[in-house]
Amino acid sequence: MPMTPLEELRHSCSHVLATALLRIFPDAKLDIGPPTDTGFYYDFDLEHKLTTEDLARIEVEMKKVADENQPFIRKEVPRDEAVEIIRKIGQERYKLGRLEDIPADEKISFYQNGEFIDLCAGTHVRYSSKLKAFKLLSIAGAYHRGDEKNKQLQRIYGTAFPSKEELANYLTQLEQAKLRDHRKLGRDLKLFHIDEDVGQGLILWMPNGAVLRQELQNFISEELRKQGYSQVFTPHIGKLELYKTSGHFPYYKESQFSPMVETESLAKVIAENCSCAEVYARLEAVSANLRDQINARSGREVITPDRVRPDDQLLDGFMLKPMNCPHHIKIFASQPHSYRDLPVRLAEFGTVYRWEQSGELNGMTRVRGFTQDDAHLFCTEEQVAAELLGCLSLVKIVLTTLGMQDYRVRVGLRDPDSNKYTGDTANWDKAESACREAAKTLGVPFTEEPGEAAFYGPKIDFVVRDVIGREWQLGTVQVDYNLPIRFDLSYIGADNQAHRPVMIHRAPFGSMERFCGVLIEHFGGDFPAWLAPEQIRLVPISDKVIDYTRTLLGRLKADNLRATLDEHSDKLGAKIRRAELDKVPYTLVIGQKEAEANSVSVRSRARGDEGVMTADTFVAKVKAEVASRSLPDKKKPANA
RNA sequence: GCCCAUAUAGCUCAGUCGGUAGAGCACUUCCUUGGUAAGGAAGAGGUCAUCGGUUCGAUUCCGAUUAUGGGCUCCA
Repeated sequence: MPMTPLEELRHSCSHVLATALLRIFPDAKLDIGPPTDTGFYYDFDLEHKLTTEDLARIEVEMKKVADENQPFIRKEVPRDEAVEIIRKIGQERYKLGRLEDIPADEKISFYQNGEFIDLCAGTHVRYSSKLKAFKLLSIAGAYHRGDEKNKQLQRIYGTAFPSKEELANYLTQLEQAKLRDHRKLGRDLKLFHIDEDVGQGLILWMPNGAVLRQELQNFISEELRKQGYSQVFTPHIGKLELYKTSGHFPYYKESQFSPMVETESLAKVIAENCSCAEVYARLEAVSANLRDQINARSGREVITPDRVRPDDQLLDGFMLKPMNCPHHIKIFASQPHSYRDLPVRLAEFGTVYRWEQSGELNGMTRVRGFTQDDAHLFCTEEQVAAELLGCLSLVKIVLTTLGMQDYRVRVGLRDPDSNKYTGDTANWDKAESACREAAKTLGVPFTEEPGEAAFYGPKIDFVVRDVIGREWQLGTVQVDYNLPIRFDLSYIGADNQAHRPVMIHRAPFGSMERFCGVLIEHFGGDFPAWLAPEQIRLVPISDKVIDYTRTLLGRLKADNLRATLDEHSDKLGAKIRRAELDKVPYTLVIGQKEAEANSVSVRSRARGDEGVMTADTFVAKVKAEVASRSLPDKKKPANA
């Protein structure tokens, strides 16, 4: 498979990196060095812990290698000779394993540049002097073969471009991206805070952030009403047995907060001198009754006998909910349903808690407690296709309204070779084709990915690409045949028989936290007026007009607009600057002229000075803009 | 969880070769009353992340912990 010219360039850079590295650290044992979407890396095993100073040294050496204008020479060899070469250069540790990966019918090739030779399928640039614009960026740890059971190697990341200008542009772009990082903007704009004493991965929404979130919730809620959803509220915890029934406990226990054990039960196991292992075994155990029920409903042995304990040895407790489905299911199951009632669509901004590994937490985008804009639809099999369309249109409305047009759609299907999936084949075929057909209606490219389905059904994910090219899974729609069985859900059909409903799980935002994090970066903090925590900043030119300004402030608030008054005794320029830095969409400059004419001088953050208009005109304009949820115009380049 | 790095005022960062710290912005007060991105002055603000060790003495050196950042692994 030939590489693109850019990949070739970057791949050659990894070889030059390895060349330079071996000159400085001859002991390094090389693994692999492929190109990536944004650059290249090389993994290697080395006693010495690399520092940023080493990085600079290696980069200087790389420049030398480039200047030496070494040709990249391809050499195809038989397998036994390949082993010999690898032995000769002392790179047996990882390269022999990599050699074994090459299928017997494939050619084995090495590439040599100068004194460096590497097992490599290619391809490469002709001469190292082609590498004119590269930069080493960072040192990282990476497991050999991406498996955390293997040794962790050192990885050097770098990037390369055909020209110095393109490299400089890319580096500038990285700098720009840092400026819109939601963690920085979240602090600057007072949107959210994470406090060590509260706990990592737990978001404290500050007043400004709360406005953003509330507006998004209002927006979704409006759409949900239009689509016939019912709003529900459920608690943040549920009994362990609920999650044993759903199958989430203990199956996903490593990503859940520990259960809360009832005081009395705890006292009992303490009195019995139970070991920790025994306590946990009792938590995970189920009663014979529950086991029989679940196995009978599932039609196979999903809970094995070793998990069963006598009732008096079961340890009861509660769990912070890791998902909302069981609660919604219990609402559905609390009443008998006729086919005439379906679909039942239960929606909740439901907060869930998941024990994410500490190293993977990140600002708002990866957290331990988050609120899903969740809903569960209970419908007949015939209704699945239509309901899927409704869910997808909702996601599409969300993305369109917010101007997030750069996304792809992933249809997750079952892996035909695997038997981990529940439900019968006919249902799966129906659901998968419904997902596929639904995805087609979106009018955007989508990929079908076998093996990406959840074990309970196929799904459609929306993966949004952000300003610096990172991808985020936000909206998701999933079909579920599993939970209705495990909870023995039913409705009465036209034939007066009980039938099993199908569930659809869907969340157009995914989670409020992640979505807001991505949204902050998407807008760079420059929110459209309907989302801006502060929509209007009143800037009096002098104290003489303070009364008029205060009256105006009251009027704006009465009109349900979010406005504040800058009463600092700074000069106008300073106040304008402050409003700009606070990213307020509209700044109203008020002097004598305006006070006398009951008017305002409008400065739009997006469009600059818009001149004087009556207060009435301005209010009507902004209210219309907010009501229509318009996107802001492209901001003119900042001069600050 | 793993590898590496980092932690000094609300923010961005200096600094102390070991003798308890400084700037700019922000904040408070005063002067200034102005026309579209920084007017001036004064003041206040820090157990130098936490705990322990070495030392006459630790913010500085060492260790552990916690948190953060960049990766890896993971994400029902």
